[in-house]
Amino acid sequence: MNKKPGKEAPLAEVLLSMLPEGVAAAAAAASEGDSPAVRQRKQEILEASLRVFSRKGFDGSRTREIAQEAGTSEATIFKYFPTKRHLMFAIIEPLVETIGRPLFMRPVEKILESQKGRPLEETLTLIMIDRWRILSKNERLIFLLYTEASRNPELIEVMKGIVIPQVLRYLEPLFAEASASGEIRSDLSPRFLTRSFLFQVFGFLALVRFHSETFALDEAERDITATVSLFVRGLAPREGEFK
Amino acid sequence: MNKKPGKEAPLAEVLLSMLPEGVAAAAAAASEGDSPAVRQRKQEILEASLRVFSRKGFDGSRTREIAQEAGTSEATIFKYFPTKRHLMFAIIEPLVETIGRPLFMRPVEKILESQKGRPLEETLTLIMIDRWRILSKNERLIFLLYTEASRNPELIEVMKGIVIPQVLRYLEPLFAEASASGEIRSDLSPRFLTRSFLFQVFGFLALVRFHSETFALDEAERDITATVSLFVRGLAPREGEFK
DNA sequence: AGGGTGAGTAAGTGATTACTCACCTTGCTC
DNA sequence: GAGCAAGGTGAGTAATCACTTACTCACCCT
Repeated sequence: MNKKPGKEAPLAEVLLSMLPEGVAAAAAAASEGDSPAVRQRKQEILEASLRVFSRKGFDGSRTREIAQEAGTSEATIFKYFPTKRHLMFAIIEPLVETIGRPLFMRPVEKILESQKGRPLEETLTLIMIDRWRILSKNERLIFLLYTEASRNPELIEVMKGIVIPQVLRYLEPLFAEASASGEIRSDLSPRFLTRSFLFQVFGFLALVRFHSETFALDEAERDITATVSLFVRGLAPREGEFK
Repeated sequence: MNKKPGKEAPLAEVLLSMLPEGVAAAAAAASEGDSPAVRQRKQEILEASLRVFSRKGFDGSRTREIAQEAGTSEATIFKYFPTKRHLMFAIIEPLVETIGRPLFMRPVEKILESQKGRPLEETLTLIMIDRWRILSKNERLIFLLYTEASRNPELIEVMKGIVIPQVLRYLEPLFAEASASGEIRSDLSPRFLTRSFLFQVFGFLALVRFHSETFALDEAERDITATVSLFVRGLAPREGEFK
């Protein structure tokens, strides 16, 4: 329908607008009125297609292979998912929804609450470990989203409009506060510090997770601790002593 | 031919082994005995296909579109490149060759030579700016390589076997030396430090370059300087004073 | 027993796609 | 200006793919 969604276009709308015209509404039909048997079959198909999509990408995947992997027939797949595209969005949508809604940031929020007044280093470590766990649990899904988003300007739009602001909203004040209280040097803008921290997190998550053999960790969480420690030490105030 | 290339399999061999059997040899046929006209036509086709491949990925690209983009016919494309696959490897091979050979690391080597005895921070900044420039100049190509590699275990194998060792070979001694000379704290292994620096570089390059609007920089090289500075300050020896 | 229903699929179908082939055009040589 | 070669292509073609159709089967309810 609409090619360029507004900055604040609702997620579902954006996703649906990417589906072939006309059938868009069908995609919204969730699995609410399904029998347990159907629900499970759908689940099997979704899991199979996630495996295949994440191995070969959307365009490189064949519905036949997904059917085989799911232990069913192509016809069954198309009984439940009107098009291959719908199938992919049935996988991706929950993720984007999750990321888009506070739910995804909820753990971070919680950490921030319980960490009020604690040292920055500890808080950042907890956040990074938490993100690491989420990533580990949803590896294939996130990988799929990441690679497909690179082909899909509107998906990027969604990420840009939702994920980043969310992340900034939580992290920037954290740095601003630490900066104001003298816990860290105050000559760098919170925006820069946040970005810098994100670089570190992203680089870590991307390289370790997706090139795990190359960047094999001795032990993930210990290495995260060390990484954050290094980062925070760079932020120590000039003439002060270390905590 | 051989599915699992040995750790040190020559690059070209690996690449060729990924082509359809039999025609492999044809891929090696470079543009050496070509007339200028032909050479230019090939170049146009290669440039067009790089644009299309990097926009839509290999599987999502149509030879028809490449032909249009190159201002020629499909038949002409297939006159010069036996298959679509050959076409992609004609693009990727020079890059991998370049990365694989010292050529890619040459600038780093040069920096290291001319920087002997200079502060670590300065050296790392120069390296990171240099990598940034290379990336900027070859954005589409590297993006293509990165996304296609994620679908292609053997390409990953190549990168893992060649790029990483190269990088480690140059960076690790740098950190080891700085560590030994007391320029930076000595309680962290060079391997960890190198990895940490790479995380920073990779996170920076990936996010800024490929999500440029989101992570818009005020000015790239100034931000790199600040990023490295932050990193190095985290490495300062415990009780010493800052340089 | 038999009719109705929900779940599943074998066997297509039309569209698309990578790739081919027979032929055209242009410009050069003699 | 005939002959030729090099460069280029329109019009296919066989294969493949997403998607459909027309059917079967198992199980329930009465």
